[in-house]
Formats: sequence, C-alpha cells, structure tokens
Amino acid sequence: MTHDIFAAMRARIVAALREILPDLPEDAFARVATEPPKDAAHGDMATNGAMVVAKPTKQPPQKLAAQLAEKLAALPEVAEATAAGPGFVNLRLRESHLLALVPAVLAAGEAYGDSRMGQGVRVDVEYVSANPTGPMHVGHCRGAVVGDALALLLRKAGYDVTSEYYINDAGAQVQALAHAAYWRYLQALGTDMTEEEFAAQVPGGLQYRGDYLVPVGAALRQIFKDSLAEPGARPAPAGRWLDTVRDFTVTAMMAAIREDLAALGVQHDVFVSEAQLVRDGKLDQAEALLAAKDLIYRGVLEPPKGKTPDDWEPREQTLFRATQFGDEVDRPLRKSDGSGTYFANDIANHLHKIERGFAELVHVWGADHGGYVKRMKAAVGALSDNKVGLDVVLTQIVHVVKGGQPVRMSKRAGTYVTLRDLIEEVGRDAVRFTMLTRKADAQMEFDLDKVIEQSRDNPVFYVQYAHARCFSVLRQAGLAGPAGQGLPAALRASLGAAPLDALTDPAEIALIRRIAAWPRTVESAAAAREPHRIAFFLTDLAADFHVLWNRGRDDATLRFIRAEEQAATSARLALVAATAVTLRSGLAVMGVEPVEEMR
RNA sequence: GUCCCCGUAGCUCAGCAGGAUAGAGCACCAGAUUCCUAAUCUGGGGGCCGUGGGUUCGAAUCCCGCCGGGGACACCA
Repeated sequence: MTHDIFAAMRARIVAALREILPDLPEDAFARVATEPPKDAAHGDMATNGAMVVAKPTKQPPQKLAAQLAEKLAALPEVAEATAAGPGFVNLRLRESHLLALVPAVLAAGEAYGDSRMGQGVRVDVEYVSANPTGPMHVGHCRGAVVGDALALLLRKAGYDVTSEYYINDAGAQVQALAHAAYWRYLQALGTDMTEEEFAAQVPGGLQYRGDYLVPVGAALRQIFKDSLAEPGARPAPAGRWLDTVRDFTVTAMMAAIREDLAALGVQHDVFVSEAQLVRDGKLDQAEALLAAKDLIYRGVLEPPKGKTPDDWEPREQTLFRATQFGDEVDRPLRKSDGSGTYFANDIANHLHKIERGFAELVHVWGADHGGYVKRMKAAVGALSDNKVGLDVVLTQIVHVVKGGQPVRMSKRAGTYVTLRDLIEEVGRDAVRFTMLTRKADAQMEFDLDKVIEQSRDNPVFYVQYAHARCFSVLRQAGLAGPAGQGLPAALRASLGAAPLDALTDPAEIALIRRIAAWPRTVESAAAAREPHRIAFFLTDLAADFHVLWNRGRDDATLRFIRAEEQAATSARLALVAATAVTLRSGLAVMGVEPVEEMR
C-alpha cells in the first residue's frame, strides 16, 4: 500500500503512455516524473511524460501532451487534464481524491510516509566513530545527528539499516591516552614528579592533559593499588602497565561517550572495535584477499606534490593498487616498520562489513576526511569486486556563536565546548533539529541564543509550536487523550470517518497538498542521503498550518471548532489530526520529540 | 601542483533525479490582537543564480575551463 499519490499517478501516466506508444522500450519511461507544480495555478500535479518520450518517438511534445491529457482526463481521480507550455500535462485532481488522503494518513499514523523504496536492502550506516580519547565535543555532534537521522530516514524509506560505531582503539592515539591516564594514576598514588618530568619520558610527549582523566587515575589506583608503579609512585616500564591501563581507559572513555550519545538520543546498533578486528586477524585476512587479487605490491611512493614534507625520504612499503579503482596514488597498507596503517585497519573494518552481508555502506565523516574518500571507495570496490557501494556523507565544521561572538574551541585554553554542555544549554531537540537545518557539507553557524529563542526565526520552536497547536485544538474539542500519548488509533479512526466535503478553503487544500508531498520527500531525501530536507519540509508544513490557523482569526467561519457547524468541525479536526500525524512522522525521522504543549 | 566541497536577495540559507514567472527566514517598510496560544499571520520593495563555454525541446541544477572562499594531500588517526 502506498500513500504516495504522486507515485500512484505516475504509474497511471506511464500506463497511458504505453497505450499511446506501444512500441517504445521500457526504459524510455524512466525519466517520467510527477510532481507538484511550482505555481499552484497549474493544478495539483504536473508531468513531463510527453516531453520525455517526444525524442525517441520523434513526435512533437505538444501533440503527445494533448493525447496524454485526453487519456488522463478520463481517469476517475482526475477532474481536469490540460496540455501546457512546452509539453507539460497539468492535472487537477477531483477534490474527493485529494481529500481521501486525510483518512489514509490518519489510518497510517506515524507510519505515514513509510516507503518500500529500499526493498529491504541491507545498509550499514557508520557515524560518530570519535576516537575514545575523551568526552564528545561539539565537533562530533553534527556527524552524530546527521548519521542518526540518516539511519532513521533510510529505515523509513524501506532499507534494512544497521547503525554502527567504529571504535578507533588500536592506534598511536590510544597509546598516548594510556600514558595520560597513567600520569593521573601516578598522581593519585601521590607521586612527587612534576608533570613536565613525566612528559619528558613519554614518547611523543604527554597529550590529553584535560581533567577528565583524573577520575580514571583514581579508579586505576583503587583497583590496582600501587602494583603498576615502582616504589615511590615512580613510573614503571611500559611493558608492565601499558596494555592494562590502555584497555581500562578506553573502556572508561567509551562508557562516557555512550552516555553522551544517549543524552543526544543517538542510537547505534553495534560497536565494532578496531583492536578486536586486529586481534581477530581481519587485517591479515584482508591483506591476503587483496594479495590473491594481485592488488598488493612492495614499492616506494613518489613524494607528495606541492610542498614536500621536510623529513620526506623514499621508503619501501606494502602498497595497495588503489589507482586501479579510481584513486590518484597507490596507498600504503603497512608502515616502513611493517605495522599496519590506519587505512589497512579500516580495510579490515570494511571487509568485516562486507562479510556481514551489507549491500550498501554509508559513512558520515568530518570534511577533514574528504581526502580519504577515494581510497576507501577503492578498497571497498576491490574487496567486493565492485558489488558493494560506499557512500560518504561529509559534514562541515560547526561554528558555535554566542552573543554574536564566536565561542573559541580550544582544549588547551579550557574553553572546549563539550557535547554535554551544549545539550544542557539549549536542549537535545534544539541541538538535533538545528544541526539538520543546513546541508551537511555546508559550513554552519550554531547560534546559542537563537536556538532557544521562541520565534519564527527558530525552526525548532516553529515546528514544535505547530504540533502543539494541533493538540491544543484537539484538546479544545475535548478529543486529545493524556499528554505524551500522541493520537490513539481509535481516535484517529473516528476522526478519519468524518465526511470531508467541508474542506474547501484554499489554505485547507494547500495544507493537504503539503501533507501529500511527505512520502516523496522521504524518498528523495533518502535517495540523496540528505536528512536536512526533512527539516525543511517540516518547516514548510508548519507554515501552512500556522497560515490556516490564522485564517480563523480573520474570518470566524474558518475556525476549526464551530459549535453550530458539526460537519465543518469534524472535517477540520480530521485535517488538524492529519497534520499532527505528519509532523510527528517527520519529527521521528529527525529524532526530535513532538511536544503537545508549549510552556 | 593534485583532489574534494562551496559560490543563489543586504545577511543566513533552501531549491525536490533538468522543467513553466528562482523561494523562505532575518533585516527594512506598512498592517492584523473583544477570538482555538499575536510564541502567529497578511502585504511591500529587494536577484546577470561567481564567470565563460557545452549538452538539451528546457540548465541555478548535468559536463568542461576560469575566478573567488574553505578543506585534504607518504611513514597520523
């Protein structure tokens, strides 16, 4: 069952074209589209069908449009079909057909807009994947929200989605983290070393000096007493403590990150550990697989173009033939000392995904990883014989602004804004919605003052207010149930049974048209991997509703509830409920709560 | 030098698989409050869609060049 009246009409149009042009091959109709016209004066729908088939048949589009219009005019749901412009066919639907959507939406409830476009194809969406070296900060936030919304969106579009967090717990950064935690442990034991004395002994210097590791040091002392240190709380050889401290600290950091994610309402189905993949021999397995396809060799790379790093020297390394899959240069799998590169481990990660049977992989990465996309696509292509697709969604940086001034993001200066701070300041819904009000790959300004402002200028508020207004009306009519329950199925059914002939005002029809566009919005947003489109749709839908609401101010006969007009009242209440259902369906995709009352 | 992203109203940004006369908010100007929440709404001015080509019946949208802004470019993750 589809509620997409555009998709349904498209099927009708293609069938009509087939009757007119029986000799055309199937794929000639692929570009036929049915969409709402920009100008409402053109009717409810427009199709380019005649223009699309004009070329292969070598017939003038206007002539075909006239034929098509004639056929479409005979359809029961069509009131009028006219050829227009360069070959469009404009359709005006019978009012009853448009109105019939209202009970359908009410019956579907929050499932309205669900699509089968994805056909149950298994998709893995990986996002966040922040290094487990500290609490999450604002920089991670956008990717988390975009990824989570994308997973929800693809699910709604009919894909079988697994959301995944890849824990980078195997590289040099977690070694550095372990040293930092070890320093806090020594402090907890009461060492008389200074931080700089200790730092001088750490290979690569002491990083991660933030306070957040202090409790980790204390916990280490509690569990291991002084067994990981030399007498006098002096540092012991790394071999005695490094693995232990690292694993303990990574676990603690991941626990903190999971709490942060929970506070943001972000869900991951699975957490995959890089270290575990390495222990399981996935890296060797991936390397063997690539070797068997003759995609690995020993070689020396050219120095990078442009400015050559000062310490550059030719080194023989194990290289992957990424150039065979569209990358610019071949990429190292092993460093000159023979250990695996991050890229190699990530190949193992992707092999792991491919083995689990995903047909499509999606990643949400920060824009600074843009240079990494081609090689990863090359690797996935190589591992899967080009059968599995990889899509990367890049998210641009977020500038936090308060009082017109940029909020500086510096770990060292201690002005680092954690995700938790942000959520506490403006609320989870505002964070999520606002992060989705820009295309992911466009830079964004996050104005702390604006997102809590209760005005038209703040889309979070504006959309939630529309939903609350719907409930306000239903409460006024004595219909809404207990707060927070949404609209019970029984109520939706009884509202949906009302005759709707009374819905004739242009603002009412405009609202229904908007609601009708929801399923195709879901599909196009999912196809483009652009969850921000949902935010824009909801803002438009909210605007249509606010307009209608205000019509009742200017003209009392247009109010939703009119004691003396039973038929009009029940029809309008059904429309209000359908609006609430659609708003709710959309907010669910964004992971934002549909509030039923504004305070 | 190479690759990726961006360039649309004064500002912040949309533009739906290429469609008809390019939209919204803010700001500015003028209005609406005995009324289901004015926390909203109505009207107005404001554009060479960076630029030059190409593909097409048709381009802000796709392709190529150029200009401007941001990011990434062995042995980091």
